[in-house]
Amino acid sequence: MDVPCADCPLRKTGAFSPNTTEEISFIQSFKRGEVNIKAGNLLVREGVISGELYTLLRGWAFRYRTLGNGKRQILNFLLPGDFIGLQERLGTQASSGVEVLTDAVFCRFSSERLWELYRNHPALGYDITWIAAHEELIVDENLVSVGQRSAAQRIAMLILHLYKRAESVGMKDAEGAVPFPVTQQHMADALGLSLVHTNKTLAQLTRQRMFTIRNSRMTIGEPALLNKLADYFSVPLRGRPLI
Amino acid sequence: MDVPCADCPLRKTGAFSPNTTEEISFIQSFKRGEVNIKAGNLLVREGVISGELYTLLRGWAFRYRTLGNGKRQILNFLLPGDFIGLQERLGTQASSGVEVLTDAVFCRFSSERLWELYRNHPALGYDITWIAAHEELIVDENLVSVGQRSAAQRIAMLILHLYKRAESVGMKDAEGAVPFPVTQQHMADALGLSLVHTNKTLAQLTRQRMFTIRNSRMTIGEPALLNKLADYFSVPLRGRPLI
DNA sequence: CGCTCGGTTGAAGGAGGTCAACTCCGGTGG
DNA sequence: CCACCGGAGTTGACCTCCTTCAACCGAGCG
Repeated sequence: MDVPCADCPLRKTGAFSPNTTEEISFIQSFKRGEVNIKAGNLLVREGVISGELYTLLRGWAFRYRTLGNGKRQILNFLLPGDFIGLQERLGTQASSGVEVLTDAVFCRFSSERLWELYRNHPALGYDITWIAAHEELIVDENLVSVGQRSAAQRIAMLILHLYKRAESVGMKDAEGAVPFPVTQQHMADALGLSLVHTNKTLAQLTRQRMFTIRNSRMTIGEPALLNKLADYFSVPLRGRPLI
Repeated sequence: MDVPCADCPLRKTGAFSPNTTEEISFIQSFKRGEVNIKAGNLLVREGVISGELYTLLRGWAFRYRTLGNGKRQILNFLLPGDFIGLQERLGTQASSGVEVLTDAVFCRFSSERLWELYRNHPALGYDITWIAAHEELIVDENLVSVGQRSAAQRIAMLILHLYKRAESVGMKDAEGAVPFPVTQQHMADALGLSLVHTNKTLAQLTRQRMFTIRNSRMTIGEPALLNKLADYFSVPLRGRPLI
């Protein structure tokens, strides 16, 4: 029923660093089944003690945090291959929630065996550290956007970043379009903007043909212009670890 | 000359989780001397390939990132015990710079022996992952502030957070004051606000006796009010690992 | 003694927020 | 088959929080 790790479709994208067959068989034994979540539902609720670890196998999701006044900040978007559950100390309250944008499948891992992973497979332990560090990098980038960029720049940045990430896991089709299940409300919550202003700025950029969003798919029209607008110099993200 | 890890003053604060004497002696061998930086200078320059790892032993610093237009975002403030160098893959360009607020001392670690750490001391590897995850948590919190809170709330949040962190590493004196070497420009850069507006909002809050900043020291006047204003429910940060 | 750095204050303008109404579209159920 | 509904997107008017520009103060220091 479940996808065997040895046949993991994500590894075939070439976006991830290879592992030995021994490591993969440990990962397989570490895996405790798959979790299916329907679009719009939660994988992790804020403030709940869970201590579960997941890898997003298929679909899109996002990690967020809500304030007392009801405002929500999306911390980052999750694409296939992203690891979830390192944000808090295991066994404490989840500081952020995870909600799913499309129907999604997660691989669930046994947090009790995490210690065994570190003990018997130090290379995988190293990988997990690397994953945590890499995720911080993404949040760093978002913080720079929200703190210092104008609305148009933030949107340009988000579009570019998501396009690149989707492309890297093999989501680009023959026409150069990638799936884009993100509503304007999600963009607003991620960028610290109001929905209305997000809409108006978005409209301006699409009028300039910088990119197109239609039927939950996105294409980039003017990559150079968009990069310049966003003031963004991307580093290629290849060869990151996958658990 | 250098402080021996077995006598590390940070461990005496009780803010960090204990290690076995064997682990501490490995950390000692992992340590490659101390680095002294004068107030206002850089430990790490943005974009430079270094691959060094550090722990801040004494003083204050901050991690930041600069945009093409010269604007700067402070990503987080660094206090004693904070680990530096996980933000990028070892041996690649530093994505963020580290600048020092006060004269500071860092323990430098050998990145070549990091692999040995994971192999021979899995518990320390686990700790490093935990440190990376914890640091992401702090950046998350900053992102929530900058994205969703008003200027007054952001300042309240920053004050509370820094006070709590300084207190946790034993910096509080008999009068309840902690060092506060942060200028208004630094606060502005961390909170995504202009200097002028930071100043005016700060003045309003101090007029309400919420806190006092004088001679680079800070005291909190109304913790309850401040907490309510910031919409911030702090979790106690004790028992985090120290390398 | 003058310079620089950090902090303070006032005035004016703009980027973005809020409120409100309307469209479009895909269900879903009579 | 059509009516109804809710979610997403669009647009206009108004307002405000915050930025920008500019000037000034005080303290430390070469």
